[in-house]
Amino acid sequence: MNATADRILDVGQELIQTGGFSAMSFQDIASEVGIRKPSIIHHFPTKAELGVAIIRRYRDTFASQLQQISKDPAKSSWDALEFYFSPFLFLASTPDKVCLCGALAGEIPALPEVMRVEVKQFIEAHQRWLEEILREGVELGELVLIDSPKSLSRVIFNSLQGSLLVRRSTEDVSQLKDLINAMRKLVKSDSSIQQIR
Amino acid sequence: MNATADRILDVGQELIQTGGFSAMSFQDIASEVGIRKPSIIHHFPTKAELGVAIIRRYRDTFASQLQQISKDPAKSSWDALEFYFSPFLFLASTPDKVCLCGALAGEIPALPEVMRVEVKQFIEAHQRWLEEILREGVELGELVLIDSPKSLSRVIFNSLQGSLLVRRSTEDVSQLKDLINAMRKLVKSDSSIQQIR
DNA sequence: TGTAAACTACCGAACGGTAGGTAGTTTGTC
DNA sequence: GACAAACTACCTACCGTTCGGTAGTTTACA
Repeated sequence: MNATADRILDVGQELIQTGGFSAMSFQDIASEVGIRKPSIIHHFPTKAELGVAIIRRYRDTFASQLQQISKDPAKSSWDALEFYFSPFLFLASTPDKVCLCGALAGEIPALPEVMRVEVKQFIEAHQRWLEEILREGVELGELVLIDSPKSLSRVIFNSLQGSLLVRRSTEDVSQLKDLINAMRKLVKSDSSIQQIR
Repeated sequence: MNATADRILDVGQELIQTGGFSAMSFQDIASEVGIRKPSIIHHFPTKAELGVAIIRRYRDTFASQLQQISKDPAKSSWDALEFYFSPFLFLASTPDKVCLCGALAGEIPALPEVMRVEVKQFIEAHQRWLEEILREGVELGELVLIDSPKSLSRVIFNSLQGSLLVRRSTEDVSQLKDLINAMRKLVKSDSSIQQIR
């Protein structure tokens, strides 16, 4: 139904992930979608509202996928963690793209206030979820951590974000995959490994 | 001597670290320094050249501090690592500022080509140096690592960069200090700690 | 069922503002 | 007098946004 609005969101998100929100212009989106600039404003009255719509759609999609896997009794904490890594592993094959929240976090000062609020909530949700996976894994005896769930969830989240950003300038494509492997070492499912206090 | 040029570089760097290169304008710098816009262009003909000058000055300063500490026989690898963390600990008390290379890495696609080259070299130098501290620490028996020097240096560098970026939106000021503590746990100077293979 | 009102999707043209950058001129100091 | 440093004035390009208007579809009601 809202085919045009969806395409605008698709193209907009792609442009944010490759070039950032500030660099994304209505003109760029219009050219890609095949309509004129004011037609975008018909669907999304301001650039800020378009930005908010893109974030909300992404977050909602992610949240529902999240729900699905955490409610599945056949999935372990390790599976959940691997699921958390999967979008980043996918990004590892698209050298010039970063994840949406990382791209937006990188230009927080230049963002309209409404978007800053949205980005903050988005990042906090990500961190909470990862922390919960780790905490539950420890409680169930499925995971052995090198550090506290809270501290380790920050390390993993921050290094994933940092890696995506840094990778774009170093053009070292293997770095992201290496990093995820390193993260797996910090979270052991093999309980024979000695835990560091 | 070049008092004005230096002030332009100072203000420019400050603006990049707080708002990014794209958001920084000649007008902003001029207002802060107390001169007119074309006077900046007199010292730095293009915005790209100003950007390159800022990066080069930062890198050269950092490199010489780096030389000093690594040549001092009284300093251990652990001291060198703490020195590496020190600028980040300083940034921990300035909530809206990120480090220069992180700010620039975040907007690589929007940067002029000459600056992209400079940023790439800057980041690679940082990573190489950190890796060298760790490698030397292991060889001297001063450090016990949770992972290989190369892999761990990436984890530390990426998570520091990511943390600065993320922190600006979450406004969680303690997160950076927590992270550095977590990093210290991944690199142990206490050899009684069991090393994970 | 006919028809007028309302709505949706889109368009061309233009506005106010800001960006980086240029040309030419004045000022201050060896 | 030479020259660097600073100035005023101006340019082009592009940004998000607004305006006025055009089709085509849907809705409301006599």
